[in-house]
Amino acid sequence: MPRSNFTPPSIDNTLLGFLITKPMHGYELHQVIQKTPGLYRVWTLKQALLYAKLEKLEKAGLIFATTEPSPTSSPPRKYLHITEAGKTAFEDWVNLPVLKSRFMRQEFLVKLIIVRQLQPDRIPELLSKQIAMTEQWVSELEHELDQHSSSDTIEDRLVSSFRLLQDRAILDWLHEVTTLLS
Amino acid sequence: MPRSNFTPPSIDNTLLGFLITKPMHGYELHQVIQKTPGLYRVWTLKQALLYAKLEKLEKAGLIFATTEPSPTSSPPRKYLHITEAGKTAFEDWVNLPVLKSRFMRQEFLVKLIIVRQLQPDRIPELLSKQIAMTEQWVSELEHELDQHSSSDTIEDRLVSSFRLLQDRAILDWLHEVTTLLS
DNA sequence: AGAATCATGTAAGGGGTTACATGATTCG
DNA sequence: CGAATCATGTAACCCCTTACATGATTCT
Repeated sequence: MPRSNFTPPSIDNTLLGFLITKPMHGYELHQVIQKTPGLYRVWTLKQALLYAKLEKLEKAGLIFATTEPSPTSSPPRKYLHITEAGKTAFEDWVNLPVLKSRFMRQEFLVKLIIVRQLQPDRIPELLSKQIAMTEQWVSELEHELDQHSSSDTIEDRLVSSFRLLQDRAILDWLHEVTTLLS
Repeated sequence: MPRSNFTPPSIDNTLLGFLITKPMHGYELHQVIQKTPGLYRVWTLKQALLYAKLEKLEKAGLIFATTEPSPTSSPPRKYLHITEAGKTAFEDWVNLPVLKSRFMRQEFLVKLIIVRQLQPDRIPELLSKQIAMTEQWVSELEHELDQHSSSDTIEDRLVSSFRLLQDRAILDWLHEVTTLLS
């Protein structure tokens, strides 16, 4: 089956989020993102990737560009502006809890850092949604492990219990974050 | 800095591991891997990737191929044989504990499943090495969180505590596995 | 005078996926 | 007779990284 709905990775949404606050050119965006506290612990934005992403976001209609001569007469600056579609895409990203596979790739950390930087009042809702989602993962895995049928191999159970412990750790951490940030 | 030592991903080593037991052709290898209990929970091997990987392993001198006419007169079978270099590469993979970044991508689960299938007597050593490594991650993070300097942001601390809880969960799980498999 | 900063990118490659091609054989 | 299995791949794409190109300006 093909992926039904393409969900752009967190990096795209980070770019969109920053462009909501104001239009910027690529170099500026890069600097701003590099300076965002904590983000470098999760990933660093490579400039080659930045420019590639911006092209794709433009083709996708999520941003558009206006060119202005640079004051230092370096190559002219390309200012990137967000479109309505771009704003919607970012909204969707913030509103939907992070999927498990992406959580493991630390996408929630990125989201937390970006949203705290740009729209801190939305943090509580973000946390409560993610907690609800994680509680569901935990209960599904508990159920899976409870009724381990005799057809299950030991390997299957090891995989399940690995995931259960991981998810419980996530849940603990989410509660810790909720306390810390309120 | 370039990556000093290229470490092939777990999929390459899975292929090598199975070829140590006996030479096989691609299709056969694919079936055997698909049938390995528990592995499908972590990843499934796509045949397009399989053939691409085999070419690369051959170019790297880790395997070599001999062609034999197929009994059904489908395209002739390419039997893949492991070389000494290939055996060494697999050994190295088994002997070195999984790095943290790869652990999160579940590489240890793959390793555990493959080694248990192919060389089960090596499981205890594999576990104890990984436990030692994980204990080190945990103590480094504890140290980091203990002396959180005033220059640290809240985001930095959230990232650290996320990782600490994850690593502690891994450690618990490794102990659980040790009990279960002995 | 040489190095860093400003600002745009290109090229090549590593990791992977999805979808399709080919042509014989065996199963229902 | 048509579908699944056998057995090899190709082509196009996605996500991301490393390394390099260019040409002006400002810092040391």
